[in-house]
Amino acid sequence: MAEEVKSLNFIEHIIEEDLRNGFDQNSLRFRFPPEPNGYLHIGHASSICLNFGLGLEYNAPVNLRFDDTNPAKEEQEFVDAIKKDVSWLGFEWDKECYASDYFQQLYDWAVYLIQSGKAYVDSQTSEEMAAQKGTPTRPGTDSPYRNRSVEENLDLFERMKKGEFESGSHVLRAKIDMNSSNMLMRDPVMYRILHKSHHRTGDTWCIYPMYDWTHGESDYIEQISHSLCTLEFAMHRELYEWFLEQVYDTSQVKPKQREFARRNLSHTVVSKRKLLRLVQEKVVTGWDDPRMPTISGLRRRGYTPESIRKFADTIGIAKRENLIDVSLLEFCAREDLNKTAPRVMAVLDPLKIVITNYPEGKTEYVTAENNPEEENVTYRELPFSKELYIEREDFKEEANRKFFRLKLGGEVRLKNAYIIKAENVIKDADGTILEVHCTYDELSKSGSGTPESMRKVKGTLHWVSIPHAKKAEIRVYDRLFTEAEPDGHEDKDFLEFINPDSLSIVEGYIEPGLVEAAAGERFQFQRIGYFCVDPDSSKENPVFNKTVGLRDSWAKIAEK
RNA sequence: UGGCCUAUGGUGUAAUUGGUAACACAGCUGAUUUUGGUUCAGUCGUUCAAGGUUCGAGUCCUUGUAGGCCAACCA
Repeated sequence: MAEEVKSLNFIEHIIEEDLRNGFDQNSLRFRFPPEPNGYLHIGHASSICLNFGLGLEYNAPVNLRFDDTNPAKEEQEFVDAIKKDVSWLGFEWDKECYASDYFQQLYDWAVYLIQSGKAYVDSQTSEEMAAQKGTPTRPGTDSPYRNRSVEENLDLFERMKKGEFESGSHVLRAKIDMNSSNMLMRDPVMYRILHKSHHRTGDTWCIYPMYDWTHGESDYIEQISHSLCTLEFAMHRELYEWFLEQVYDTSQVKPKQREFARRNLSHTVVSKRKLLRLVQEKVVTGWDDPRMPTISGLRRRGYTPESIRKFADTIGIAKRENLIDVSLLEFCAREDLNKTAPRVMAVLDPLKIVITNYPEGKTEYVTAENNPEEENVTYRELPFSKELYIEREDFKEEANRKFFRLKLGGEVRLKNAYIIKAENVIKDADGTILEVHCTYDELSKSGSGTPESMRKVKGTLHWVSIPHAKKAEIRVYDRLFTEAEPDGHEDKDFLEFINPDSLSIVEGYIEPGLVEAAAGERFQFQRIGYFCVDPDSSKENPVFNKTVGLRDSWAKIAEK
């Protein structure tokens, strides 16, 4: 077999070039740096797969680092959820790190910067500083405090740390260049006073370092070789490097920041802020609502880690804007589930069938394949009887030749059982069909080997036996938004495009063995789609979530 | 009156670094099928524009055009 030439993404090209230029492969090290202020979503999954994938590819360690520099927003709850999600995706981190572990080192370095005349305490309001900042096309002006003496700065900064000042009264700023074309270089804030206790450091600190000051130095402390982030940080790179330059020791690895485009998924939103709104405004039931593009939502929906990793791998990584069609994600789910999900029968919209020539009160068992994709196919027994449910849409009194299902006078195979023929219908006063009376061919039983059992009939239907079937709550999910890019309208709020039919709850009937299934177990309801047992489920009240429907070429024909 | 980034089929991503533009999804045909599933075969369709360098340009140069990002004591 010819070895497939693996194409590299632009990050891998950069790493390969570094290696060619003499960078030691053993010094390669990556990190995934979430802020614990929300739940991880499919966009993060892409970043996780990138960083941990690189670790696997180059046999390099990958740290999980919580960027926890803002106690106003961050909580332990999110730390726990993030760890769970990363593990569930199937990745192992080398070290579990926290930016807050570096607060002392960061403080010491800040003191060093003050001593070197590279940082100063500013005592203006944020409004005053904003006014001096200028605009992208107009340079800024110096703060009146810019030239405080080193001694005064040191004294003030220490007193900031000791808690002598109110929140917001002073900040520590890097002294760089108020005329820079890069706004971030116009004396960025390094520390702010925040009298707020931190989920890990408690009340030890009341000054907290800003992202730019923290991130690069944390990468340096951990000796991260390649620090990958999203495109909006591209302008931060110059500052990242400036900060690094102040403390860098040439015997150490100097981390390199590179930026990639965040992945956007159609028919949803991928932004923590917007997802938070969906939760707060109760559009969904929580962060793990199966309609959410969060990792926890996808998990509850029935997506497998494999399918998400495959998806991330397939969409790749680049620098241009993108909107990935959700149908690709759905394809990845089906591809994986097709191989692994046991086939079962469930009827979501029941229509009663009575087999008039079948003995009253008789129960017999038919044999069903668990999964035709299995290497060694296994089987189970299913009860069959005179009265059955089939799917309402599988019967029509009259239909054309393209309708391969049951119609009056027509024959159809009941999956794993007999061939039946529809003889007449019973309707109520409104004309709604209550029952379809059929006859069956006793010799046509599946697997019996008779010539009758080998007969080809055009359609095969799934069914359940009414006396044996169990009721189940089936939560049928659809796309959360009707628009491909709900947040792509400048004049309209994304919530205007919520799909009113994103969830419909139906009472269906499942084959009896299914009540034993445990939360998280995934199945294919034959001819319908993939479903998974919800955590709300119990043996008495089974609950299934629809992950994704089967490909439905009939729906396309029916449309025409 | 700025700076940075990006432009390849409908979508996403590649192209051995200047040498036949390909892979996946989506779409469309057909075959197989006791799931209108799966599988298999086939098919449609691509380098933002204009110049330039070169035997040869998606790739290099110039000039445009379009889109994104940058003025939080957020990350």
